[in-house]
Amino acid sequence: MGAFLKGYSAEKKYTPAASRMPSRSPVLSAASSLVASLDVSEATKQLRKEKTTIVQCARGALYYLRDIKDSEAVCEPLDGGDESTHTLASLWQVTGYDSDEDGLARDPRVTNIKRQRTSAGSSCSALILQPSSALTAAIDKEPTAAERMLRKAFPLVSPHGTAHLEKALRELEKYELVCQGDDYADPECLATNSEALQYARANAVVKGLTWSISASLASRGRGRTLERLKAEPFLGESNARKVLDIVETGTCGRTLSRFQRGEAPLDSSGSRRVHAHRSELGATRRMTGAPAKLELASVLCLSAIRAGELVDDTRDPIRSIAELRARPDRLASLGGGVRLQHSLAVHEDLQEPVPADDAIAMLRTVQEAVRALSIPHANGWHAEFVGGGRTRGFAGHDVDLLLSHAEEMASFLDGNGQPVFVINLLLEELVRRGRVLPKTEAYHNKKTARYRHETPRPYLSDLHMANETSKGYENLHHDHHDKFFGIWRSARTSKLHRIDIVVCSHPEELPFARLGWTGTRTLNRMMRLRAIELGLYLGAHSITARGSQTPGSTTTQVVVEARPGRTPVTVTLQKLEPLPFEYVRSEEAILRVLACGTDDFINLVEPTNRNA
DNA sequence: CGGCCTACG
DNA sequence: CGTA
DNA sequence: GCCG
Repeated sequence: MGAFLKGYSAEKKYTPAASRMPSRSPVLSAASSLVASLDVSEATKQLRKEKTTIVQCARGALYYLRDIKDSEAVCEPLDGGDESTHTLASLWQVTGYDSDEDGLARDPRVTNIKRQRTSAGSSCSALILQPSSALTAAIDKEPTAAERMLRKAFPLVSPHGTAHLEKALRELEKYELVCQGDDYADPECLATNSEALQYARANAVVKGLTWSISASLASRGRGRTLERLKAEPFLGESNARKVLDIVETGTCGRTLSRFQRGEAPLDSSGSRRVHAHRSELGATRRMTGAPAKLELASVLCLSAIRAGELVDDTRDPIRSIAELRARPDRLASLGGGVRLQHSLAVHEDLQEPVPADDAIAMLRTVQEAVRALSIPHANGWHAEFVGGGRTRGFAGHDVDLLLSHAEEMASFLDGNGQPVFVINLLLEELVRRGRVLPKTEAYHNKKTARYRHETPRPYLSDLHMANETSKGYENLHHDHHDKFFGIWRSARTSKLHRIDIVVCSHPEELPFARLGWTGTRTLNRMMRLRAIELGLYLGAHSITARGSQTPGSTTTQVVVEARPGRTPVTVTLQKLEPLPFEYVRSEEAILRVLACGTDDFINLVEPTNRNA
């Protein structure tokens, strides 16, 4: 399917990341002139003695020196990746050392180099002396796992043939989620979903790999490939082994194969994981029957918990959608009413991918309808694709739309001082036209902000900022974006499709709404994890100081600009104070804040690199 | 050894 | 408990 | 299970 987003990209035309990389700045040129080129006789001696030699190219990337032939050096990137050849003059020998990690760690030069922030394609050499300041202190740290992840790109199709592996990891994650009861449903027990989290992260790592696992297996064998995987963020012994099992055998006998047969998976010690890790809470969710649970939970309005109860019912188990359809009594006892009944009836239709023509018609119809409403500056409303439509370039089984306006909020006060929500008027119109199914017939889930006009932008008020409670920040509730989750009927084919509409609540929050609603879910979690590391909250509305970054200090320093050649900018925030929107007017700016003012995460500006 | 994303109805 |  |  083609990229139906063409012509609809809202923010700006994206240039390929590579073309935006800073070309050799004066600083970099000066650095390379300080670098002595590779001493061929010395390097050859090291190679002959089978000593490991590290070299660095003029752009700062580090490599193992593998061979010298035809006056060129064959190099393997330290952080994985395919071998490449470099002219000898372009390389500088960092060190020759025995193949033991301690030796590497003890070499002060290498430690220094490793500390350098190396964004893809641009980097500083180890020889550049950074000015000593609080700013560099914050920057001169070992990158965290989340940080390393966000430097990657996550294309829809990885160039290293990992489709089967990705599918297996996704399947494992889904089985874990459906058996354990879905993490978002249980915010008190996030930790108990560690397995699902592991698989989601492993999948993201695989999608972001810059080297081929199968090629590595062929050329270096299992042991060295395992080490390379373990050097990737979030992959340890356990998950690296599972990844290799899947690549080598097509499956993982301990987990995936057993899940697929409806059996409980085995843990690392070989024992059956009969229950999800909830025994300490008295819960007894079983890890058996995963495929049946997955099938039932895929029905709209049927959660993983309900699916689990149906499948695990000892007296009268329901093990498939077909069985549930044949049991109106059990259906009635679920209490879902007409919406669940409708979802079940049209379930197969709703799983079908939305054709590009229909996705575009949905966007056009929504935008035309909102502009035809009798509301202030109706013509300024804009609809764009978010979700999979934006990261993949084509729709999946649903279409996600974001509505925004450059001046207007998502609601306004009428003559009587009552709030009027754009989404309500829009949906009335779309239902009247027969495009959106009404709540009397089908799933039709609408959420509008309750407080927008009572306490406008509560997160900007002093009162709000003072409202810290024992368990997190209860009143960190933002005026949320109005939302609609429902069913669309195609005017062209009369087929039904899931549609999500989000109305950006305030114009300045648009970049946050775009970033959050574009996803992916895993990438959102990575970005939010990164924000936490910086003492910040990242939500769909703003970046806010958590207020506990440094003990004893009530403020949080945020580096919003640290690119070479620009004046560094650091912002000081009070506890729970949002970062002023003037610093975050685009997704790129948000990503830059998460990268401490650098362009380290610039790969992710392109939405099609966000398929994590 | 504590934390694991965040937000809403 | 449900939705993203 | 992995990370800081």
